[in-house]
Amino acid sequence: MYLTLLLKLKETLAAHIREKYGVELTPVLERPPKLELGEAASPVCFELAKRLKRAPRQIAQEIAANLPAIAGIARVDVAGAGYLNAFFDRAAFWQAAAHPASPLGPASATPRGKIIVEHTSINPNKAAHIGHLRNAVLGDTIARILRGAGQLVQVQNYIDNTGVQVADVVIGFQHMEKKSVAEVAALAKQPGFDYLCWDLYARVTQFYEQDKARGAQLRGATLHAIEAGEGQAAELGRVIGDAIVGFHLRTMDRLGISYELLARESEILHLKFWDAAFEKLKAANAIQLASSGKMAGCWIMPAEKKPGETSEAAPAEDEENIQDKIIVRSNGTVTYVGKDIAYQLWKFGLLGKDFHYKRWLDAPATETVWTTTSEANDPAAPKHLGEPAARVYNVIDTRQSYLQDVVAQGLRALGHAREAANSIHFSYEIVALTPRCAAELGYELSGDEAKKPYVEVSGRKGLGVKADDLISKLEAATLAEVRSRHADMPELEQKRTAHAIAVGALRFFLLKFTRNTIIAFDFEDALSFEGETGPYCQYAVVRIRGIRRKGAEAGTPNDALTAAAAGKYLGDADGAVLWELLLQAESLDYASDAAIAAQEPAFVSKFAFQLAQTFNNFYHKHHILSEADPARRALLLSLTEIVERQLTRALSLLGIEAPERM
RNA sequence: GCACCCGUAGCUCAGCUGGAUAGAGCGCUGCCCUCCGAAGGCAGAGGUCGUGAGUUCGAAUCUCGCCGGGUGCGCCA
Repeated sequence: MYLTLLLKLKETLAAHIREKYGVELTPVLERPPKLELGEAASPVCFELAKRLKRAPRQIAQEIAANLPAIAGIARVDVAGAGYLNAFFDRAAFWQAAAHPASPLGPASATPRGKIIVEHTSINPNKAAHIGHLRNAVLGDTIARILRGAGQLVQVQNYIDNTGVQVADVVIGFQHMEKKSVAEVAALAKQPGFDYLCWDLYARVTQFYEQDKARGAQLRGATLHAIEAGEGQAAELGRVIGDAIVGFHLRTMDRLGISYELLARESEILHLKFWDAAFEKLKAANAIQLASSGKMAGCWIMPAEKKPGETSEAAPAEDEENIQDKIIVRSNGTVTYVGKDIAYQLWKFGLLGKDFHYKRWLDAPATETVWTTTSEANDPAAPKHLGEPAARVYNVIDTRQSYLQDVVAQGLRALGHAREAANSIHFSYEIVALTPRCAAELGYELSGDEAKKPYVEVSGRKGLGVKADDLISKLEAATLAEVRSRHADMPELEQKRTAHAIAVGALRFFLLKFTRNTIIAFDFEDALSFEGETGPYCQYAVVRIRGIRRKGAEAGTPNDALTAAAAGKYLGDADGAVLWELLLQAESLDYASDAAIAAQEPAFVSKFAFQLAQTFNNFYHKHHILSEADPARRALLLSLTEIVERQLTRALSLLGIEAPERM
């Protein structure tokens, strides 16, 4: 509603200015500092003043007087030095909000092709940690927001099941633990297997340090065997990788995160995706075989020339051109980036190849998960699994920016500029630990580390907060709280409620920061349920539900209220709080739109918090159920219903559920 | 060396397509539950928006320099 009005105002202003003044511009709209100044304002006359060489206020008065009427906007005034301030028709606004055409809100946009969101993508060799959670929660949330805006989204989880990280754990089992495939397979069925691998992985790192030469040799041989898919090491790799993926899916399921497709590196290898990409790159002359210098024998992708840069400015022969990126090593093996280019080409349907698909059986009971396979294609697999995407979000931390740029560069070199532009590196800063938190985990800080504001999580060192530990800790804390508040609640409901609050706290904590903010993780902050938190937002919904339960018991009529009466109350001197609340609640679409445009899910969490805050303020000022005036009481109830709908919607975009009681 | 990110209240962070008195949470001080649930509300103290210049009617926001911090640049993934 709010968004629709803004767009109409913007269009009308632009058209009017074009006609009357012959100036083409897109007017900026903003929220005036105070509601008495209107609901939307434009400083467009300052810009016009410059171009027309006239006083801004004079132009503003002219426009205000002659602007065509806009349905839903009562009037446009001039304020300050030349602002145009628009005042909404409050009665009409309430009418539209109270009786939305569709219970899901305004008409959704028509999908503009398939969108792939790839997230999580944890190496399947150990338990997930807090850093992985930020990735998964960000990816899951942007997927929810895009879907909420009517887009068609496929969520993929990339599984690097043939990489060095899996090889490391294979070596741990083979050479340190001396375990057979059967023994590891038996362990992999046990609950704590992902934690066991976590510890083993850290020990393998130490093992390598004792004898670096042997470590490197073992690693190379094991990796080669895994890539070829043959022998005991490969068998172990499969057992470990497949089992750990199952653990990851169950961990993420606890936070309401699911996937449609697991895209695995083993199939990228076995179905020769790279070979196809290699031929295309060579044919397009996007990569070249270096004949001399340090990179002799490698296929390299030359650095893209900046505009204005001539080839003569290139460094001399003897200088190392570090801008060139190696795609194929001199021993003929492909690098990580090369495989990524092939994968990205497939996502856009540009590779000329597709995977085969089958069900992933080790998935949480409520989910249908598909995986790529080089075995026979399951005829039941949906056709859309491998359909080309129009846009791709790769959720990967900011440290991989350079490599993501190289992938986009590869697409451009192949003549796919549009797809390169639609390859979005949805980057985010890392989650680190406060020194205090690291110490709590039993990690000994070096002198330098203790001085820094945070310590980097390291799977290799085994330093990190494990995802399941954190979720369990939160659930224990919320369950204790729920029990103390609701001793009468059935145990099952207590647990469900505690779970919802724990998820709310954790997801909100990871989403309240903008993407490029480093999160210095601390248990105290993450376990907080007060202030700018998920539970604060959930509590506002719970309050509304309490009111509605009591209101229903009292049998309140709710449809006696006319739009005119609502408009009168909303325009009253003391109606400001009510109007503020209504306006804010209805601006969810605006927040969601901005979140998509800026690729920033935090906009939605900010919206949810602010709406909850405004509601709490309203709640304390107006006692709803004891309101004597029946029409006014109906309005207050109507407002709480609107807030409940919008706040619940916002929370669901964040993957947070509001319980009935808490 | 080159590239990118960050520097806003004691702490943690919003605000950055330039716009009307710079916001929130936490912490601190003081109030508010015979009243729809206090996981709450109200009030107060607290800011040279790192720094210097520039562009502009207008700069936390844009440009450049400097200072401080982080990350990336590997025949690892």
